[in-house]
Amino acid sequence: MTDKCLCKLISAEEIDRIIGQLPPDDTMGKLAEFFKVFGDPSRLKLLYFLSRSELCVADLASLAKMGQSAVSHQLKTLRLSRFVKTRKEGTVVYYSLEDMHIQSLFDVALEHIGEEA
Amino acid sequence: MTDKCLCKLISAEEIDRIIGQLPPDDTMGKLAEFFKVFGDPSRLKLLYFLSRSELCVADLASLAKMGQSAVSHQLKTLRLSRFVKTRKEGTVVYYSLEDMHIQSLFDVALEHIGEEA
DNA sequence: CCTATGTATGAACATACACTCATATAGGAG
DNA sequence: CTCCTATATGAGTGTATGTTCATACATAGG
Repeated sequence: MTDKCLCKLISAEEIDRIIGQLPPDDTMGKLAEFFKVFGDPSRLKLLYFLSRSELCVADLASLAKMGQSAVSHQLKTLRLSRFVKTRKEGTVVYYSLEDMHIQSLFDVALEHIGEEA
Repeated sequence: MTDKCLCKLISAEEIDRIIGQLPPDDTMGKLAEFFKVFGDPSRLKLLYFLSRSELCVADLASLAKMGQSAVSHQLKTLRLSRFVKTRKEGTVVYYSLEDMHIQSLFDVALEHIGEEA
């Protein structure tokens, strides 16, 4: 009922090979955390805007039509994941992208959903 | 308090340019749905195993150390997102990857988290 | 100092989601 | 048909997460 089958279209050695090559368990966890950051429309919008220009929190809130607090919370997530960096000028905090891979990720995703933009 | 600032380090025309280039709103939603699928360690493991070999549900459950029902639920998600396809042979259902971009996504992600595997 | 503005943070709430359990469906064997 | 196995599905539950609201923190100006 649970896992008695092991149909094993693949051989036992193949099973071993697959399990052996399995990345350490916490790598999958980190990978999931990575993708989870992109799994929210608000964060995607913020990243999109930042891919066009360095922007302060209020500007991002205005562009994304979100509350200041919501933006700040999401920016914290993006900061902790090392996707954005900050530059402070008086009381204003300017955010910009820190990771250059983001665009290529978007390209692959857009191709999959069939909306080459 | 909310969006009175508009510091506009960027010019008004720049604002227009950015907003004008914003992909249609539901595109961001679809993008988020796309990445959300990868935002779970269990689904990542299943995709990893399937990247090595075509496998049936019971085999996947055994390899990923998950219950049969949990695997089936997650496979449904992967099916609906068009990341895997099925082949039926008697009562056994074999799953395999349908999207070839997955590996490149993993590569970018691994590079970001600094664990080139 | 005191006030105003920009940003960050914590609590509360609502929703989303991943799992388990029980059960339904499908197909092969007898 | 009846039983058994493989998979799918629905309800229920606990946890995670995104937003709002209120408030704290930081800095510039008077």
